[in-house]
Amino acid sequence: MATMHDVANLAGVSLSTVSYALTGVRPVSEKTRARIQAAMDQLGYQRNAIARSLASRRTHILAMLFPAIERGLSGTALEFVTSAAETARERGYHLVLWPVNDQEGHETRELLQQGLADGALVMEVRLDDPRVALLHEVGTPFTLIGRTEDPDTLHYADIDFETTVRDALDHLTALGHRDIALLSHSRASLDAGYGPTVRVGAAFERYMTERGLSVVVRHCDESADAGRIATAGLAASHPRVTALMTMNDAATFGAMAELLERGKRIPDDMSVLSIVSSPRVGALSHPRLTTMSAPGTELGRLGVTSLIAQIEGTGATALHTLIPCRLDVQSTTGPARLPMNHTP
Amino acid sequence: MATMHDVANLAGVSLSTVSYALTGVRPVSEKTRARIQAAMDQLGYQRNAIARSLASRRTHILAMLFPAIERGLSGTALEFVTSAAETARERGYHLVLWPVNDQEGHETRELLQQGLADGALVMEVRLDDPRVALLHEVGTPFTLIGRTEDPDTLHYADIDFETTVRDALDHLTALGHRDIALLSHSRASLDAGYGPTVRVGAAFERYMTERGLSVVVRHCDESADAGRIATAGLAASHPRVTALMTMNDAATFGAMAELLERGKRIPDDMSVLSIVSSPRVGALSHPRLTTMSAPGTELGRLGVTSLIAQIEGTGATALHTLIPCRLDVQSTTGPARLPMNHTP
DNA sequence: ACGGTTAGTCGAAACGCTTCGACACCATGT
DNA sequence: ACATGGTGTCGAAGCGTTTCGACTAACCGT
Repeated sequence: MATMHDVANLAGVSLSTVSYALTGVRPVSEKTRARIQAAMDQLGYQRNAIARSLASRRTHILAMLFPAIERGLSGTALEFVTSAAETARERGYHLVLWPVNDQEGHETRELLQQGLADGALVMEVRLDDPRVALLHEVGTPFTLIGRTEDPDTLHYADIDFETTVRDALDHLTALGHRDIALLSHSRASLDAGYGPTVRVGAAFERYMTERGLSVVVRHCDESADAGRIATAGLAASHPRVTALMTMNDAATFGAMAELLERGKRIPDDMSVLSIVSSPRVGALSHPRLTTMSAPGTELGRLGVTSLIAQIEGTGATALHTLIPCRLDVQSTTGPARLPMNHTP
Repeated sequence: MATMHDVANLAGVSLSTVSYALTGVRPVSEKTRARIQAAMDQLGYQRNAIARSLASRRTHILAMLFPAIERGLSGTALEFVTSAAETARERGYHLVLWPVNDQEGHETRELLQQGLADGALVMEVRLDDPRVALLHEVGTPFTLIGRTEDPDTLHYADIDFETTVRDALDHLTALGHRDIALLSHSRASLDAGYGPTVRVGAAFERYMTERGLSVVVRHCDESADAGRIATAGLAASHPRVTALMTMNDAATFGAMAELLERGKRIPDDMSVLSIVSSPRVGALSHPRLTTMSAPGTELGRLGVTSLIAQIEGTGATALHTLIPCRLDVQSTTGPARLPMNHTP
């Protein structure tokens, strides 16, 4: 591999001039610039990324922190990851995956202190996420994909769960539904303070109450079986429910299977609206699921962009962006079945 | 951040001794090793990864090459990616994502020649994949996840499609099925020489012919709708078919929906076996899909392990591993409906 | 008592770049 | 004619490691 030294020699200029020609930090005359370019072409020169990093104290590497164990990443996460990696590359950065699950943060700290990454993208954020303190302490710029409880001083991009839930309920109530149940993530995720579970639960409660409707929530694990069981329980305890709002892909499929098996027609007897999902997942079911699709691609792009802005010290304004899911109406939501007597 | 220099001063030894204590390349007495350790603890010292890379000409970074555009990564791919990233970390390596889609390979070459990565993991391999030549030329060690047409001289881990198809057919024929159709990936992927499509097609043809059965293959895009259309066509042209072997998750769901809509019972009237899939995906349907699940985790682990072995020059034997998918019998495969007259 | 190892340590030279200070040069405006 | 200021270039000092050659002291067999 040719080095900058070789290029300088061949072009008959000093090493630093080549560097300036490349970085543009200081002006270089058109003439010498051309000679340098010719030399680089001839040698097939590429700047050594590592040496560059060492000298400039910028690695152009972004780390993506995700707790790997917790049920692996979902389908949305994949979209997010590829979008983040792509955006990074477009901007001349690299995205490295750090699937770390140490509660104490020892491993994460070591990784950060090795100085490999210029910044971090934090996934699967909890309301009281300990990684925030860690990152502050180490001094690594970071952007959350998600939010802590009080994220005003932080940079984050997250799903606007409040709006998503409201839009979802608008859709359902416009169809005449009044008895709506929420099928959410596991209770464990709620207890752990996992953002989506907590926020959707709160928003659901709030908007249902505002509309004078009663709040029915079921938590269940990420499996079709758990979804079936939860749905069966719901049918027994709340037979009046005409619409299911779900945030749990696997459970949603289980729920639909259970409903069909019980002879319920979808959407005639029961509407199903899956939020924080994606049309791609929705297309897998029959009838095709009405979904509110998560903005994974946008979040990936935004997160990386904001992180780079922090690192480079440009774009002084902090990222505080919430993006709601988009409603994609398909075949599992329809008018509520004729109203029965509404006395309790 | 403390440097090795600081540690050396505090411990009262030379810089190189600290380095030797850390790398173990040369012996260091127990006494000074202890002093160095104490100094490091006191300073909270962490070796700078970049300086290390520059001096040792080893970045401990592995690049994962995947063509981003092509329908994004599938669910199996996610498993693979996280497994690869985890394995890398366990071994002290980092996995960086390079979603590159340039046919000419200019971008890939530039990336490689920057010297950031010690090696590459190549995904979505085609039978005549041009990246192989590129990697050879650049001199970067690499391992394929997949195989080219003639991969004997290369390192690879791939799904054993031949065995997978054979096992799948064993399962189906044991249930009495003789009229079996294959619903595969898109024709475009076949034309592009995408490994799975080509190999599964060939194996299907071979094993069906061996058993004296007629070969029916349908290619369709990665969508439920395409799956429905293909299934409708199949019903018209080959009404005798009693079993569908599919390799296309989205299309499989579409196919099942279409079958149900036509009043077919699954598996009574039609068995469905989804290969190169996963139980997690299978659990989404009702009835629950019988699948042959792809060994994503194993492939990730193997690929990274082999790549590291190449880089470090250990483990002289090349990786030539094929892993078949595992059969997970659920509810969409069952005995063939009573045999009709088998004359053509 | 003597060359030959070996364990343990040091200083200095890379690794391939960025960046700083200095300097020469030429065009200004006065 | 002269300071002023921008352009364009150079040499050298880092960046924080690894690694090489060299040296010392202790230990071995004879």
